[in-house]
Amino acid sequence: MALLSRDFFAQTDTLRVARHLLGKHLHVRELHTGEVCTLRITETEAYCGTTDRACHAFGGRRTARNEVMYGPPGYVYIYLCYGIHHLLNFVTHQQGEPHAILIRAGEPVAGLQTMLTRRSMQRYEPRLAAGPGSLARALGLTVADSGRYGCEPHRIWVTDAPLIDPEAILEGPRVGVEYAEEDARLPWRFRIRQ
DNA sequence: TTGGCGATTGACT
DNA sequence: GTCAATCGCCAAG
Repeated sequence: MALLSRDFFAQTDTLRVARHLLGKHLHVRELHTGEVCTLRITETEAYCGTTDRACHAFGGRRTARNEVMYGPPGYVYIYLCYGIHHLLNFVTHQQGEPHAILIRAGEPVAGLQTMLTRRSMQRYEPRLAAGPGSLARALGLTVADSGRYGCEPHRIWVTDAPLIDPEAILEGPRVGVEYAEEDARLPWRFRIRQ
């Protein structure tokens, strides 16, 4: 299927992009070996710019860490959470509008053995890439990859797949953002119904 | 320069 | 169900 272009991520309705990313294939190449691991995206969350209290760019906050969110769409923003977990996001909307989509979960499509090794697992279990920290670990991604372009088949990219039927998409509040007050309740988390 | 804390996970009761 | 791990970030001093 076709590579998702910058135009896909440049759409200004980040909630729509977050829904449309469900079912797409996320690929990460190990640059030393050339091996590609692929996950089918099953869960996403939208973070919508300077007015979203749960977003790292709330209130226009702009630091070295989140600078990539202010850049053009289609780039990846990866940051370290709780000192342990690396979390993968794709930057959306236009340059200067710091929106992003957190990739929270996926199912293996290719490169299973390598992902199992990275997760210290003997055989496939759903927890392989369920949760954003686990997903990044399975794919071998760290903050060293933050700022990479995510629309060319080099290190990180996404390919198209048929749209998921809206009836099969569950919406709910975002996870772990209780501090965001009223914005914590916004149904900006999207999952494929099992 | 410092201290509180987080878009989480896994181990344990 | 509870809770510790673990460290870079960043607002405040």
